This record gives sequence, structure tokens and C-alpha cells, in this order.
Amino acid sequence: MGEEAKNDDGVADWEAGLPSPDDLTPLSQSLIPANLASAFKIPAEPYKTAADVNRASQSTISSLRGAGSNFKLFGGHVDDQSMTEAEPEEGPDPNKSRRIDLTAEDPATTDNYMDDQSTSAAKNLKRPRLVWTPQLHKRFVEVVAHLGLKNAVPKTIMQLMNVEGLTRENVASHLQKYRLYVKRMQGLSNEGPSPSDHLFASTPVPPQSFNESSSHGNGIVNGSHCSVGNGNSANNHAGVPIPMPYPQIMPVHMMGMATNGHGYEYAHSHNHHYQQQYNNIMQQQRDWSQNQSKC
DNA sequence: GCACTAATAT
DNA sequence: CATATTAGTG
Repeated sequence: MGEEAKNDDGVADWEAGLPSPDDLTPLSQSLIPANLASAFKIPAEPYKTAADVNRASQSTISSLRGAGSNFKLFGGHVDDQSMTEAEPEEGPDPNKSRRIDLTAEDPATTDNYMDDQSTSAAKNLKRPRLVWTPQLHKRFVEVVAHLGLKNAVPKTIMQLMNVEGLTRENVASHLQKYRLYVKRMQGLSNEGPSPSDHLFASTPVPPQSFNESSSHGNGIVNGSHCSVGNGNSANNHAGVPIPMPYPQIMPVHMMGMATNGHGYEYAHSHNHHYQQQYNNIMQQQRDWSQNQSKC
């Protein structure tokens, strides 16, 4: 044990670009601040012992197998209410009841299944509708920006985002919308973004990035002269995927919150309360781009 | 056949 | 409206 044997060509270099352990939130530490946790009725994560952390690391590593640090997309359970519309309008149906907080009692529900899925397959299972949280979108935009609009194609984006459970289709779909947004914005020159822009409005359009010719037989191009000044800089061998340090973002369990897949939409529609809390969290994690020195 | 995009469906 | 799914294309 010990050494990180170089998995693949680029991985070693890539890892080098990652934040040092000190920069990262310890695994043993809850990602969710206590106050917020209570706001969300999340019972302050189960105590994590060294053993737990270890185990978590293991599964992380196993799922690593050639990937960088990634955070998982869904944590476990999503109920499938396949109703037409999902107003809080419930008839006399005591049977359905609500799905009790998945975050609540069963920590295992959120953490353990992953092994089977991520390690080997995690494939043809019907995934819950992906909710592009600001975090995810941010990651998305960052990656697209670093790739340059031209190289920003679903597969690459997906790979660089390195979000577990995120599919190419997910990215493709989002990318489509994102391109439309960019087009709109460019067409309108400049001016207050439409209120209907929601997510996009808060994210700057990727400036036409470097990189234009992708004539490298190497799937992923590398245009990185960006030295990361994280105190952990010092090695950018050429020929590797863009070494973007990835922020630790809370797992996007949020999906569970909107059991029928409306994520923040849901919150912003009905529960202003949530939206508020959510925004708070956002802010905390909002600046990763600040940390990684721009080129 | 795979991956990308645009179009369409939920 | 936000995502998913399909269809057409290189």
C-alpha cells in the first residue's frame, strides 16, 4: 500500500496538480456545516471513525481506477414518483406518504451501495433525473472554459468534470442548452441577463479559450500553462489532461430533496426557505476558481 | 460503431 | 422550463 502507482499516463501528473491534503476538507469532517445541516433537517452526519474514513477512501480509490478525484452524483435512493404532475396535492392516499428523509436514519443508504455501482457497472440503471445544481453547472462551465468552446464536447467535458454518475448524455443535454444560452448572450451583445437565465446568468461565458486545433492523436488536448499556485504547484508535465484541482463539493444528494426531480427549481418555487439556505451553501463553495490561479 | 449535434419527447 | 431521448450525420 502506500505509493500511488501510476495508473495511467496522465493520472500521476494530474494528481500532482491536486490540492494538498491540508487544503482539503478532511474526510472525517462533515461537508455540511452544522447550522445548515439543521436547517435542512439533516441529522449531522453519523460519526465517522478512522475506520470509516479508511473504508471510504478505499471505495474512492477503487472507483478511482484511472479517474481523478471526483464527487459522487447521487447518493442513493431516489424515489420514483412517476406521477404526471407533482403538486403537493395529495388525495387520500395514506399509502404513499412521504419518503422520509433519506438523509436521516440510514447512513448506509447514502454511502454504501455505491460500491457495486461505481466499481463495476453503474450503468444501465435508470438514473434519476439529473439536477444541475449551481455547483455542477459551475464545474461544467469551468471545464468548458478551459477546454475552449471548440474542444468542449460532451465526452471530454464529462471526463474532465469527473463527476461520478454523470453521463455523457447528461452533459450533452446540458451543453446543448448552454450553447443556446451563450448564443443568445452574444447576440444580445451585452446587457442585463434575462431573469429567465437563472443558472446561466450567474456564470460568465467562457472567453474564447486558447486551444483551437485539436490535431493531437491524444484524445484530450492540453493547453495548460496554468500553474496552480496552491502551494502544491511544481509539476506540469506536458501531455496530460488539464490539471484542474477539484473542489470538494457536497454530494449532490440534493436531488433527493426534490423527489420528482425539480431540484432547486422546486425550492425556488415553493420553499423560499430552502432557496435561502441553499444559496448560503453556494457561497461557501462558490469560489474554487478563485483558488486556482488563473493563467 | 461511436460520438456529436439538433430535434423532439417527457 | 429543465432534462431525457431519439434521430440524423460525419
